Order: sequence, then C-alpha cells, then structure tokens
Amino acid sequence: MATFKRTKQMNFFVYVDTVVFTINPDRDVEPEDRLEVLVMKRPEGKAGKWALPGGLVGEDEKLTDTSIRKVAEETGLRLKPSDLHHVGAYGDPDRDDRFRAIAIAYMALVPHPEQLKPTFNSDEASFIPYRRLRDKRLLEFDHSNIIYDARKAARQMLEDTNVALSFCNPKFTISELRGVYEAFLQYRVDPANFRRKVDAVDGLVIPIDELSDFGSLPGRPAQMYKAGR
Amino acid sequence: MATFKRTKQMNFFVYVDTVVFTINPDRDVEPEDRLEVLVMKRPEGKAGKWALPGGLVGEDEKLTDTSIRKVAEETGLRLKPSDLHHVGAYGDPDRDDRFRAIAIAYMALVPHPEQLKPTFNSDEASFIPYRRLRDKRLLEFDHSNIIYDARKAARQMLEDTNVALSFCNPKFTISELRGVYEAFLQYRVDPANFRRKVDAVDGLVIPIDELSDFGSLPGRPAQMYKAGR
DNA sequence: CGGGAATAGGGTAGATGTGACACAATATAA
DNA sequence: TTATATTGTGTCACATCTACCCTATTCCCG
Repeated sequence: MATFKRTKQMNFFVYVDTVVFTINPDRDVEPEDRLEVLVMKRPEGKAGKWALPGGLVGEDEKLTDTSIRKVAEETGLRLKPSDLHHVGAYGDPDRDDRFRAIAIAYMALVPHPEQLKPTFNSDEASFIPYRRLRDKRLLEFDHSNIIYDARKAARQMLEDTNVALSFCNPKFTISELRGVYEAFLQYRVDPANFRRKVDAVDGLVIPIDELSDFGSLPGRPAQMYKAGR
Repeated sequence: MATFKRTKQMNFFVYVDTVVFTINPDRDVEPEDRLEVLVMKRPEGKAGKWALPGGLVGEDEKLTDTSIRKVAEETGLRLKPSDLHHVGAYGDPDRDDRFRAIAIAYMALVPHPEQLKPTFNSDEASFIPYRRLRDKRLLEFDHSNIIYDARKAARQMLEDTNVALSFCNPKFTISELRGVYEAFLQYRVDPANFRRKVDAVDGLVIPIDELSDFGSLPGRPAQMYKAGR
C-alpha cells in the first residue's frame, strides 16, 4: 500500500461496532425479556453509559476482522467470521462531537454463554435484555439506533434463513428453537404448528439419539436435534 | 468539530457509491433485460471500464448527502433522500491497490427517465441492462459485487415493502407495476392473480379517473392508479 | 401413592392463499 | 371484417396456515 498525501477529506475515524444477540434460555424469564445484547462500559466512557463493543479499524485489517478482534478484546467472546452479518453504516457529521467518526455495524447471533451472566450494574461486558436498552440515554452515541437496526435485520434474517439455529447450542430441542422465534417475534407460536413447519423444511434439523433432561422441569422429555445443512 | 491529531489509523478514504436501478418500460425489451443500472466512465478511469457514480465523503457531509451530490454531479439525476436505501460497506484492505478505501453503498429505485438513453458505448453516464454487467471485468474495483448485493437487497425490499411503486411514474397501470416485479423476479407473473394481490393490500394503490393511452399499443385501455400510503 | 399441572408430539377441520385457466371487453393492425 | 393483444372478472383445484383437539410422559404437591 503506497503512502499518500493526506487531504482534508481523509480526516475520518472508521470504527466497527458489533451487536451480539443471544437468547436467554431461562424459563422463568418472560419471552419478551429473553433477547439480550452484549454491551460494556468503555474504559473512557461517560459515567453510567453502555456501549457496543467496537473500535478503530486497523491498518490492513478487514472490517470483519476488526469486529472479531474488538469483541474478543473487550468481552472475551470469540466469534467466527460466519457469525457476522452486516447491519449498516453510520456517518452523520454530528454523531460524535469530538471528531468525524464513521461506524460500520455488524451483528452476530450466538448461543447463551454460561460464564457471561447478565448483570445490569456490572462495569464489565455483559448481556442486557434488549427491552431494558430502549432508553437512548443509557447508551453512548447512536448505539441505540444501531441496536434497533440490528434487531430489525436479525428479525428479517430469521424469517428467510436458518440463522435461528446459531442461537442454539449444538444439541437442542424444538421448543428451544421455538423460543428463539418467540423472543424475536415477541409473541407466542403454536408448538404443534411450529414443529410441523420445522420438519417440513428438509434437512434443517437432524434428530439425534438423545432425550432432553431439564432437571426439575415438568413434562414429557423432548427429542433432541442437531443442526442440519 | 475539533481538529485532532492524526494517527496511522486515520489513513482512510471514505467513499459513497450509489446503485441506481430503473425498469425500462419498453415493451419490445425482454423482461429479463428491463432492469437497468446507472453507470458511468470515470474521468480518470481505466479504459473501457464502467463505474458506479460515487466519490469521497465531504467534510461535515452526511453519507446520504454525498450519494445525492455525486449522482447529481456525475449523471445529472436528482435523487431525494427518501429514495436511498443502505446496501453495505466494503472495506477490504486490497479492494483498491492505491490506498485504503472504504466504500459505503446505497441504492435508489427510480422511474425510467426519458432523457437518459441507455447506450452501451457512451462515455457519459447511462443506464445499462443489469444482465450485461454480469462480467466483473467490465466494472472497476468491486463494483460488480456492490451491484449484485444491491440487487439482492432490492429484491428483498420488493417482497415486503411497497418500494416497487418508486419505479413507477406518478400515474401508472397495474401492468406497469407487474412489469417491475417481473423484471426483478425474472419470471412472468399471471396478470389476473397479480391484480387481485395488489388490490387486496388496502390502500396500496388508488385508482384515478383516467385510462391508459399507449398510442400504438393494442388491447383494452387500462385503469390508471396513483400510489397510496 | 394419586391427582393436577406442564410439556411433547400428533391429528384434524375450517379458513386462507396460490396457480392455472377460461372468458368477456376493448383496443390496434391487416 | 378478422386476427391479435391486452385488461379485467370468474372459478376451481390444490396447498398452506391456524386454531383447536387429543394423548403421552414427566414433575410437584398433598
């Protein structure tokens, strides 16, 4: 890459921000509160504000690599390139009052991790229910808009791809998968109809020789599946 | 906006490129060739290559304003902010071998203009059938990928919004609207079923007191409509 | 131990949507 | 006048969706 004379028009900071969604499988949690977003307090952040993991794009670094690197650095979570989906670009001149900042936003959908507990008052990275982040003032810059757009994009992808499976663990039940859809659609889905819909799609899920064991949960044990295709 | 110490990480050129789609209403043109893209020869471009209208983001300029400005400067077409839809961000380190270039891509769907005739050998801006741009080598940089992504995004929007209306003139017939869908879907749609589908959506189109007059076209004159909602 | 509640999984009948096609109305072109 | 092309309505078979129903299996509480 050749060096180049700098002009006024090069005066841009290019960031990548990442919206990591997960579904809390806890059955005590209301379906509307199951959808969670990975947010953190920036080291230099304003007091009491949350921010999406993200940072400046490195020299000779792909945008998706920046996303993976910053999420790992700031939250410990390791994403795969295939987890990332583009959300949008945010470049209004006044979105950051310190300098001109362009943000490229990606999103990722991951299974709910055991170690990263959602605690609203932590000063580390944590998963926070999407509903609690409605208030713009809780988030830095325009991160509230980014999260909103990411949710819209995720809901769209859920409808016409199999990304819902990326929220599930390697082994899962149809009910868990249904929970993913309910968390995003914000309404209950008929279990019987959902089941038929899923196994009408050929090769979407593959039954394995195992039944669910939820410990203290009532009800008939469920057939477990693994992801197909 | 404060001045800021420049670092290596600021060494980015931020471009906005715009994919303007239109549908050629000419009945002699095959439906597969009706979808056209606005491309131009860059003043400094490599010989024989087409490029999307676009350019560097100005200081204190919104990304969408850059899109509107560059399209107007380079092609004479005037877009409205509401015409623009985000497509993606392209920032691989090697996408431009001269320097690090980040491109934000937008798309717009416009009615077919009378003055901008599609001519494949012009050295001015012109609308070229999408099919003829399949060959990557005809386009600069990764503009071929951008156009492909824009088409995918447009097809998606067509399915679940009313953006198809933005391809039509203020007054249009159901057949014209059907032509838009056929151009994008690349297959014929039953006129009767399409009609019913359209006026099943309440308030999508509003009939006006006027009949079509296509001059030399045979067939019963069609009811004309205007866009609703 | 027994009954109620909760969950998994299958069945079904009515509503709704889709696709293919027939047909009448109205224009142009020969 | 006749052939042809296009708009617009009707219809019918078929697939899909949806709201229920049922049974099986488990946990929990008395």
